[in-house]
Amino acid sequence: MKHFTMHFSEIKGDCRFNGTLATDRAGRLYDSRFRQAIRSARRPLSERETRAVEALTALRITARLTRQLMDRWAEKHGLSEGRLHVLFRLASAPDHQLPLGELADQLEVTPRNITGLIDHLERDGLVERIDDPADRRLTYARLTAAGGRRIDGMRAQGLEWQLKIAAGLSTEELDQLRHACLQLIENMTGKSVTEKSA
Amino acid sequence: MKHFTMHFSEIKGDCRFNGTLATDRAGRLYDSRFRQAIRSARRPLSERETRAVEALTALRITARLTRQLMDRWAEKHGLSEGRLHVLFRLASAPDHQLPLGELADQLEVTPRNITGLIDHLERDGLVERIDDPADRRLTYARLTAAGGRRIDGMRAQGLEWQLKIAAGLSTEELDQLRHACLQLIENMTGKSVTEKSA
DNA sequence: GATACATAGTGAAGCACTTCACTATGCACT
DNA sequence: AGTGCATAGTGAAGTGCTTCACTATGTATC
Repeated sequence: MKHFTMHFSEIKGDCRFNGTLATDRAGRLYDSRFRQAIRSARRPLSERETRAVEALTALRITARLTRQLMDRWAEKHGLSEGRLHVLFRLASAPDHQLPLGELADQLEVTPRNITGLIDHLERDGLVERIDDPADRRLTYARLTAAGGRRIDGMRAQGLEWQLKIAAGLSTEELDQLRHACLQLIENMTGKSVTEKSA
Repeated sequence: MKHFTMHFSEIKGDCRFNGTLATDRAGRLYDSRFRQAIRSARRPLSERETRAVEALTALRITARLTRQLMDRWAEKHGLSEGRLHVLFRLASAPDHQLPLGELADQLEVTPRNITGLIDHLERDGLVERIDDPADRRLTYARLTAAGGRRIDGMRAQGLEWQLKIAAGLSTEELDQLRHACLQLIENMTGKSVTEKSA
């Protein structure tokens, strides 16, 4: 059993943040060092610009940290980020399997690359290739029992950690965060709302 | 002049998002496909868990997209992510220079690595090495005029893009986003507030 | 059956970064 | 002067990923 207990504190160890946290009058956190730097810049920013830059900078730092965290986490479980994504994708696919091409497409990875990822995962016994008898051009990648166990353990642990990371935020604040992120995604991708009021 | 105008739409081109955006009763965006997947999972999540996971998943996707964006952006300007960070760091340092060791420390990069980054930047004429006559063990990396110009152009463009990406969010929402991100950072790093009410 | 297309796999090269083990120089302290 | 520490640089290997150009197999179309 490879899933020895791993504690969050263990992995957050070398997550560093260079700014200086402070609380503003509204009770919200801000980075006082960064705000100072913005204020003393040659070209001072407008109010709107300041808000946007502060928010997006905080977001970028958060992004970097979560990425580091996930990277180390995957590594501790013998996975790279790409292989982890493959596993997660397969875990949420019907029958835990997908044709390689479709997998590549969903993961936004070149076909050349998916071969290598699956090769590696197959070597590790987490995934197996299955031929499609109906269309013999197709090869499915399917989670093995071991792969399923691995991903289940990681999901449980991931859930636990996410709760710890989200500590201190009300459910209201979490909803706001979700909304803001999705709005940013909408702006970045050009994709827009297709459904309403569910 | 290398800074030919580059449009946001040009680079956001291949930013994809696999989910399905929808608006909930509170007027907030959510990913209906993802919510569906959570609901039909074998082990259903509690309300709190659902909120946390939805928010952090949206955050991760945002993180991935911004990263892609920055990567491509840096590349278009002939930089890697690491070299871009070096340049930004130097730009905000006094006299646009820093000892290599300190630079490595602030960027959380090994000393071995900083050598290569500076080598490359020096080859490109964006940074130069300066010996410290006072302590001849020290070498400073200093932004050249060309480097300064490059980074100034990128800053202007970065500001412009950030405003576009933040479109549709009120300043209130941006402040909430900043707060939430910093709270997450606090939880991930263990660093806590040192100043108050500024 | 010939042709065109789709799917998967291969080999080789390159990039950015990491780690490890090592050298060379210079400061500082005794 | 000698010892120890700090700073920077080097070489070599490895990882994860990307791209390009190519082969092999199988399906579909005419």
